Amino acid sequence: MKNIKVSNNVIRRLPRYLRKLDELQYNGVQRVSSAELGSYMGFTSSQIRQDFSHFGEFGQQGYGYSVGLLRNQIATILGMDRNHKAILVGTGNIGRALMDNFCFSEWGIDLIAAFDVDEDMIGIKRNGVEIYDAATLFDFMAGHHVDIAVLAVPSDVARQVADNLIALEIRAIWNFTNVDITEPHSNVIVENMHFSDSLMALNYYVSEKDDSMVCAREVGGV
Amino acid sequence: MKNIKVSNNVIRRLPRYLRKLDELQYNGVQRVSSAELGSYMGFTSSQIRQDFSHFGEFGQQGYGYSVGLLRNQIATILGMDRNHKAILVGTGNIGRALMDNFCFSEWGIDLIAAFDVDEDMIGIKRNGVEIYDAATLFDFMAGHHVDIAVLAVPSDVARQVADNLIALEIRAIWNFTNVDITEPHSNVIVENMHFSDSLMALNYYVSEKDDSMVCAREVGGV
DNA sequence: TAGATTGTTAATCGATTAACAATC
DNA sequence: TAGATTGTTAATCGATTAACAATC
Repeated sequence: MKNIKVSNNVIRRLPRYLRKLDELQYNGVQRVSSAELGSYMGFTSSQIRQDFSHFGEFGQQGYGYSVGLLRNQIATILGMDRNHKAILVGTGNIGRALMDNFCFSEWGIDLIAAFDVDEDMIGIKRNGVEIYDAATLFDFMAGHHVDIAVLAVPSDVARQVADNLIALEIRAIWNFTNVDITEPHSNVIVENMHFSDSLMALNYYVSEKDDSMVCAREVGGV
Repeated sequence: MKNIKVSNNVIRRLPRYLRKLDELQYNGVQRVSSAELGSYMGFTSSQIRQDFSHFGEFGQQGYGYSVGLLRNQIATILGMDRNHKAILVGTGNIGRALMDNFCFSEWGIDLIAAFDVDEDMIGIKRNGVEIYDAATLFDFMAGHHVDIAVLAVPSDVARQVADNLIALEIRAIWNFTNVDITEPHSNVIVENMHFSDSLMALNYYVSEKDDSMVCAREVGGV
């Protein structure tokens, strides 16, 4: 495996390749060429070969790629077989939605505990994961190896909870709050799920289309 | 406002500018230079000036940008004052989390209705939004102008529900399912909230750090 | 006015695409 | 073998950064 710092763009495409390859495998497809995969996904075949070549040689000249093999290679690159340990911090609506519906194990992640300050939640087990008192977070992290904290607390306490997690040397934060928790002085990995950013980008494109439709009308179009 | 097709990268930065400017305004900051804003956000001042210049001239030489004015300009660019109408399709955990906790109106979006097939949900009003029988979706869309569908149904029906929405000429889909619903033959705008893609990207970076730590140990580091 | 900072043009950097020898 | 398709190098394209005249 080469290692000359793979660009973020490439990394973001890997889960999409994985999803498409899973689908192909599910449909019984055995082999795929970069040209075929590209046409399915809207990429050029060049880009696909370039992307994969960052990590090794997974194909075979004249044949293409074995769907199953390639799928597994990408899963490995994404660390799905490493069983990183995650905890959920905050069991409000979004936290519960994740506990109940998001299959962490399907993605090779162990959700080993959840934490909340709400007395009514503490002690409950949801989907096999126990909810502990947030006050015991310090002890828990001292006694367990935790890689990832899923941050799903209310916005007003998000920064403080994030600071605590960073102080406890969490390795990564999957941030579901709409607060920016970038910490320049720590080397924690932060991955944001900013719902509002996504909605606003969508809204921009809808607005753009509003305008182009007005234009079309103005010049006598549909 | 210039209009030579602004790149997606620029559009994705706009909500982040908005968030930072809101924060500055909240803290009573009146003016900001591109250099200051850049240092806050980890961008170069050049990039910030380039980004804004796609949409107009919002600054003043020798002074910088008025925080409030710039914030409002960006909000306008993002279409926050257009009150686009949205409906929620699927009121499972994630749908309910959105209804209860995500303030659509704060982002200039009107959530006007929700739909589900579950008899137990139909007729209930959550946070001021009524849940209707999914069977009435066709009639509803005929009688109301709807811009955006928030898709939060189970994965196994996602594609079919998406197809129905597209057939009903929905303009945009905010997709919370982990299914790809890209429709090459329609010009619906699709914005994906693929939780698993985000988690896998995070997991890649955590895995990368695993390896660099092993390396460090191997060469006698920490 | 002098200093500061914009908006924009030019230079650089990086990512995508094209081309092709290697080879299955 | 001949045809197909990879992995990689070179060419192109686009995005970021630097530089600077314009001007508040």
